[in-house]
Amino acid sequence: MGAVKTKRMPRAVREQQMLDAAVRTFGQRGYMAASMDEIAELAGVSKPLVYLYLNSKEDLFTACIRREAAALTAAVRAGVRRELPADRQLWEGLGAFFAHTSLNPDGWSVLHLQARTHGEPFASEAAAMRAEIVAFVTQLILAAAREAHRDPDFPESDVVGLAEALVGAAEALADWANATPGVTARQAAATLMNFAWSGLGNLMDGQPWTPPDAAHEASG
Amino acid sequence: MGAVKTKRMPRAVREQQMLDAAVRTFGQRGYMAASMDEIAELAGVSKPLVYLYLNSKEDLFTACIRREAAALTAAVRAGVRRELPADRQLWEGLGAFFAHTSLNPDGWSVLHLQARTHGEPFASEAAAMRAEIVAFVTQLILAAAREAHRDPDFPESDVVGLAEALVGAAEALADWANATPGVTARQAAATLMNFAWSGLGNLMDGQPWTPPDAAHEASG
Amino acid sequence: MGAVKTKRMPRAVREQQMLDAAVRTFGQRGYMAASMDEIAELAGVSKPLVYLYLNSKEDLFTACIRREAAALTAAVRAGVRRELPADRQLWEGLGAFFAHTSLNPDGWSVLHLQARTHGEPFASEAAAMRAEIVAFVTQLILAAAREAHRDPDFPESDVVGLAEALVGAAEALADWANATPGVTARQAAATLMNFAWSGLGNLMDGQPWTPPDAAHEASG
Amino acid sequence: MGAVKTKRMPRAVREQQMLDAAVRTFGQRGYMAASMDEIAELAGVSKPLVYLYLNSKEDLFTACIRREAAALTAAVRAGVRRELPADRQLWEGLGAFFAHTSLNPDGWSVLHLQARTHGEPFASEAAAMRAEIVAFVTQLILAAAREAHRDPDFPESDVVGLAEALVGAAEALADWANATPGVTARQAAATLMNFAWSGLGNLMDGQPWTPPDAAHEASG
DNA sequence: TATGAATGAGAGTTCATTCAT
DNA sequence: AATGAATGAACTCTCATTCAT
Repeated sequence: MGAVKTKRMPRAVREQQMLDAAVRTFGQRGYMAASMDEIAELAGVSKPLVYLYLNSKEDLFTACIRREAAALTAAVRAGVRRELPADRQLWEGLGAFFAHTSLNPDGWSVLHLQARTHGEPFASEAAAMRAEIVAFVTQLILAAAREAHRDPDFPESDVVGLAEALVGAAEALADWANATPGVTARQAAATLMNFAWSGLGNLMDGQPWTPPDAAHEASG
Repeated sequence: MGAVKTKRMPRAVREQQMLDAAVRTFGQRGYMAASMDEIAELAGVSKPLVYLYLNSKEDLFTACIRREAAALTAAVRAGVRRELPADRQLWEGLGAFFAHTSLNPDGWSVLHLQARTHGEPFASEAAAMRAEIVAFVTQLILAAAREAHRDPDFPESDVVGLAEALVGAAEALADWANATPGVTARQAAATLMNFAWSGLGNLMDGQPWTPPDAAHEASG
Repeated sequence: MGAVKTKRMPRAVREQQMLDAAVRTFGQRGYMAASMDEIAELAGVSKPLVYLYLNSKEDLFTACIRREAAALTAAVRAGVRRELPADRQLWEGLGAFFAHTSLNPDGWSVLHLQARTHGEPFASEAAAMRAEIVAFVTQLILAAAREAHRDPDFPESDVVGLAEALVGAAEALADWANATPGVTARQAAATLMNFAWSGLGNLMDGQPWTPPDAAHEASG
Repeated sequence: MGAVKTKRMPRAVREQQMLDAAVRTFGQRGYMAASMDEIAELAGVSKPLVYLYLNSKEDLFTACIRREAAALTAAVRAGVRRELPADRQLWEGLGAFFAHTSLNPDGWSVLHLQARTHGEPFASEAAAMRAEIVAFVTQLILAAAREAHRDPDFPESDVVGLAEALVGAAEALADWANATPGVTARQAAATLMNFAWSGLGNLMDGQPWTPPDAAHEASG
């Protein structure tokens, strides 16, 4: 079951093996249901060695979150060419995002499900990474407005709401693509671009969807 | 701390007290970290009574999920007038959704976080409710197409992707609204309508955002 | 080995059984070497019940210290008639002390050895009891001075030193009597009265302090 | 924190460094709470080297006890001039004893607390040293009797009891002096001489044993 | 002479669950 | 309808100790 027992590895290598095993176990079993015993066995080492190197279950989980968060943001960053127009940047970023989450489902589960579900200090770690992405998307939206020669008349706090919505949609589609056979990363990205850009495009043109006002609603 | 100890209640009432306590505890502590001891104390009864009525921790959690799922879908359904046009239905549904999640944060946490995080059989329970909502949204999108006298030329599976994205965006905005003071349910709904409908509106008009083809991309 | 398994005892009774087992185990094995498993088995219950009632190893040990300290000081107090002259009070107190320590060697080990050896919060608990005894002895010495119509010309802090010495001598003789077959509590008390009251200098002059014989005591 | 890492020391030197670290750690943490890790780090060497030289935790602790016992008895012996009368020998011995224990609190804790608390084979090691001191005191008492031209009419076993009491008093005063700021070794010795030699009875009559003043002592 | 890498064994603690009334 | 008494099983974490170099 576990990894082949290769003896006497240098510490740095062993640590990565342990993190690999931990991400897999946390991602599949969940943080609380994962036992240090199982992680150690999957890593091919004894439990005390895990504690010697990673200190505690909390620290181990935190290390997993950080590693996976760094890997995800790095993948997105590496996939985006900043010299392109905003919509092209978003397209590339989404493609990189869906590609990464589909290749690293356990890491994605750690970041998106486990870290957010089990309170502090984990939630904050995951929230930090998410905030980074939301900020990036926010900048893209503002850039798109500039490119369309529009000084957006809505306040930046509204833009954050839009970015939150877009990121949330991406997260949901990542789960959906992972769970639905036959949906590729590219298709997920295309669906989300259709949904988000055609919508945002209209917004940029100053034609938001208008809510019915309350008075009208009451009489309607 | 816990409920006042009132003795000899009829079973149905006691069960609701227990479910109240359980939803609160599961929502705040998480499924695994919540202890039957704490739930029983918060419900104001002894532990054996919880087992007598709800059978096991799994069954108790499942009962929570079902109750909260039913409550959420009922709230949304009750908030929507089916005779209205699709966009107005969506607006009303989102308003009801955000109102409910902001008034029931523990129930929302149970459904959106806890149930999805702790494997079977809970994930399926939550997925069933979510599928219902996604189906409703899918129907709304198709209805909107018909209202615009468009026979959508994209397959229904694509529509499901759009619905998934919309629902994901709604979930994220619910979390965001709950976590951000000063964001009301109505504002969240307006933000999402802007994002989703202006976008979907464009789609309905046959003007999707077009991905650059790969050959072109390599040369660009 | 362990106590007979008597089932379904009221909590108060079980707690005493647990404390009995704990004092015995801590006294013989030492605080750290004693395992909760062993204590539970000796008490005839399962480990979780020990934790349910006594909370933790620390709390259990603290409870032992308190119980044994209370028992020891109560025994000494009960053995002393306050209306007697100081030397007679000391004689009675020492008799009661040595009798108690010889009948409760495990409790004495807990108080004198284990509690002092394993840091806070245990040391303070034991020190509190010891301070009480030192204070009692200090009062006896001052009373003796008054009885001899002497206003002692040395400061009270010096008296505390003398009391410390006397208590230390008593502690050592308790260990010695417990370890040396054939040395009774009464003999230990007589030795210490000789040492402490008459003083070695007087002993050399052939004037030992004379214990009142038992017959006389009964009538007095 | 730990010792400076100087490499390639001769074995004898390294062993002393280890024993220094071990005495300090055992004295402060206690035998069981002290970890070989901490001792090795404090000694500035790796754990396997400690095992290579000292063999096991038990052997290491035994070596500590022996070294500290030898140091204490040597200090007392070196402080006593055998040609003096018995009371002066006692005075000098106590002075040396209190001086040593106050300068070596960790060693004293190892001998007086730790070694006695953790069973065999440690208790026996400490008991051997203590027996030596008790024997020395016993001889002093008998010598005092001879000097007073008294053939003590009580059996030698009684004398042993007196010696035990005196040693116990000294031990307690050593702890007391270490724990009470402002009490010097000389004061502790004076208090004990008063207590032990003149006797409380004599003290009441205003005839304390008088320590020879320092000037006289230097010339004598 | 000296150490980085590694572990078997066991500790304290917690929890879902049941029995007897 | 309701509970005080009780536990099997599992968990995180630590430590003395050894191997291979």
